[in-house]
Amino acid sequence: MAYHHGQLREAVLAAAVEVIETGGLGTLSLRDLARRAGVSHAAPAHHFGDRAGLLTALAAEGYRLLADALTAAGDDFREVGVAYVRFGVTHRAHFEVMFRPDLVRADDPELVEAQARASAILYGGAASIRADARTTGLAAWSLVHGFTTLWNAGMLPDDLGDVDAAARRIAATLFPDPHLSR
Amino acid sequence: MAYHHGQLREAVLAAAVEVIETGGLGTLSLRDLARRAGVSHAAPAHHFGDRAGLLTALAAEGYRLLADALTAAGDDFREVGVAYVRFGVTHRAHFEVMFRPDLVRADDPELVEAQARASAILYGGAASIRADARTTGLAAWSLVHGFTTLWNAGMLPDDLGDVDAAARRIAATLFPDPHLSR
DNA sequence: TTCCCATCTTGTCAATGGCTAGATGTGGGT
DNA sequence: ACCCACATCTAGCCATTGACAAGATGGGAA
Repeated sequence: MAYHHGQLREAVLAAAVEVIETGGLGTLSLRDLARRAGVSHAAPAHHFGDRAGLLTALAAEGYRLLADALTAAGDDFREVGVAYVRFGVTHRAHFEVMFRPDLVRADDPELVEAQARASAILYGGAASIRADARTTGLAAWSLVHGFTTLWNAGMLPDDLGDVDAAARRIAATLFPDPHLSR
Repeated sequence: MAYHHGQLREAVLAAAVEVIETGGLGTLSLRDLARRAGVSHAAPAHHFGDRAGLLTALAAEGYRLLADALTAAGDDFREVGVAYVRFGVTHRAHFEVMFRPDLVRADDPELVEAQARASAILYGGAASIRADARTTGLAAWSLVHGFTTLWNAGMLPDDLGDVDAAARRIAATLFPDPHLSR
């Protein structure tokens, strides 16, 4: 093992995702991540400062991935919502950290930029719908965010089947008319 | 200070609510709660077992309070939703723990009973609406739950004003017609 | 009274986050 | 080619925490 890991930052972030994904945020330990990466227990601190710094980096990465996912979803507002849900359930670790301001450094420049990009896409889609775009946009965001949260928490009935299909049904409740949502 | 505190369980739960409400779940420490109650560091363990036990008791209390709040909201389904949001923002500590299965003992009998009572009220209200009661109910739950979560996380614009009014506007987006929702 | 048991205390241990000082490699400037 | 500044990583330390074990205390029931 070389003295310099070389990719320690990426390795630690990847390990953090895996740990959170399997054991939850409570089982996340900086020292454990260091062990997984094969470095000393204080090595991660150089890249992230402290625990909040690590989670901040994770959240920023999450917002970037979310922005990409929403962009790729196209122009149909309902499909953007479905993409939001799909992102949340396939990136549980990122998603869990992204909306926990108590765990991250909210003023981190990298975080605020990634956050701004994702927000712009999210709000931009809502601007083209109905009369009161704002209330409608907030309702849509609340709907997909709540569904994702409840799904991830395992609070929903377990016979809903595929996430995409279930999310699409939920979204259709708020936007019954497909062609209104472009 | 008497050898027996007498109300230690209640005192610890109340202190936990205060700590979580001000500093978040991350600042919660069993030893700190013991200090606040004026007992030794191991005293709470007798009542709750471990950290998960304490949070389980908190969650169960939360479900009981939620069930009461929803019942008191009356028959108008939209007002039940508003009551859900109001509960979530005025009982942040309870609300935060209630939907975190990774932090609580999901099989605790006290918890499952309280949970069942709240669920019955929640789903019962949805049964009287529209054709596909289930999808509609899930959408409504997702909507109010997501709004509450985002509100508590401080992710929403800060010029929304009163929580009740904002929640009512959001709920009206999903249920535009008042008299359909009874 | 006497005994059982719920309640609480004291002591201990491993694990963790964060800090400081120092070691090690790497790349740029001259 | 040399040297030095800096980024990276190590080693050691400390306070705090959660969990456990053993014992002290006191109330209530037989």
